Amino acid sequence: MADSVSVVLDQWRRARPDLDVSPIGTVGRLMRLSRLWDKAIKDFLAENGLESGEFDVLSTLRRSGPPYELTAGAFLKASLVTSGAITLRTDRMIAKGLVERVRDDVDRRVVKIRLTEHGLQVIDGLLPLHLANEARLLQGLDDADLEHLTALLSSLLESYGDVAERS
Amino acid sequence: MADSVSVVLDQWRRARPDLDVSPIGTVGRLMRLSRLWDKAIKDFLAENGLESGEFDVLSTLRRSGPPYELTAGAFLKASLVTSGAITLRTDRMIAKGLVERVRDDVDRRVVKIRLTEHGLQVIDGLLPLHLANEARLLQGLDDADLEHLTALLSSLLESYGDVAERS
DNA sequence: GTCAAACCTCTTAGTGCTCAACTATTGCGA
DNA sequence: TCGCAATAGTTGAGCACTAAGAGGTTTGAC
Repeated sequence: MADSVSVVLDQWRRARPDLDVSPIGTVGRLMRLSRLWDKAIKDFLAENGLESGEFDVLSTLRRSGPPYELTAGAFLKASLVTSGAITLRTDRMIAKGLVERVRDDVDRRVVKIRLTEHGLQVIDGLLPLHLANEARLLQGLDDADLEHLTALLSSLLESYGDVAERS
Repeated sequence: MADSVSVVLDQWRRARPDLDVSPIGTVGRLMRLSRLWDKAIKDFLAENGLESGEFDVLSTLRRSGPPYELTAGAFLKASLVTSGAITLRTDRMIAKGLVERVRDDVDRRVVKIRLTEHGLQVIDGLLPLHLANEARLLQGLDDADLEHLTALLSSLLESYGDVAERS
């Protein structure tokens, strides 16, 4: 048995034997897995009435601890999306009663996004289910392999410059 | 030094010490890396006047070998997008002169998408640069680690049911 | 104290995608 | 042979996002 990317590699080796296509074996597999997982996570969240960008916002606020509020700018660094997307997400989430906008009194350019009581309940209720869902995605590997995989991914992230903020 | 996901994990362990958030360490890292790489690949392709979905179509056709034509349905399985997206991509690529639509004579419901001479030149010219770009993304790991990573990703894909077509 | 530069968020226009309904064609079963 | 479900692809409405830039606010140099 072989995964679907192995077929792609075989085809390339036949069509362009002059090229070293091995990077596709790694990058292609990682990105394909990511897309499959992304879909699985989106489906799971949709069943629970949430869109994945919204879940990201709730998670980020929840794990920041009380008072569960962060500036819009903080979401930009965390989420790899543009500021316009954050504005739109926030609008939608306010309509759902999950968060609220609070203008900062000290620096009045800044807008803080704060978890509402309802938002807190939603994320706390959903989180265990979400984690179980992610654990299911990883079923194929045993603990030692998972640990190794995580370490390799971490190395790649660091080499890419995706390092922790000095705080 | 630590990657940005390690901060997320620390925050969760403080905010919800009752939960095992370790799946986020793996799934989160893989998906974050995928998003970063996706952006890098999109930027590279955009510099060369191509959108990433278009590049996928060109690649799939090129590696299928002469006569460089596939049905629209074949792209669905390969690309994880809906049929509507294939229709739209094809429209755009015809406008750019990269591919052409050919109605199948045997089964007239079927539409084949065929690489034009121009499309063939574009993909053959771009492919070595694209591979170099992907190789750059993998710089952080040595050959042994890369091989190991690829094997782990392959296992996950198989466990997820993303296996090669019986052909 | 003033003004320009930098900063933070929101707005607008445009893009590529999904979902569901639709058209056209094929093939199976009575 | 006819009827109808299944199949292949297209269409149209709607959505989340990006890119570029505007509006309002703060900061720092003089």
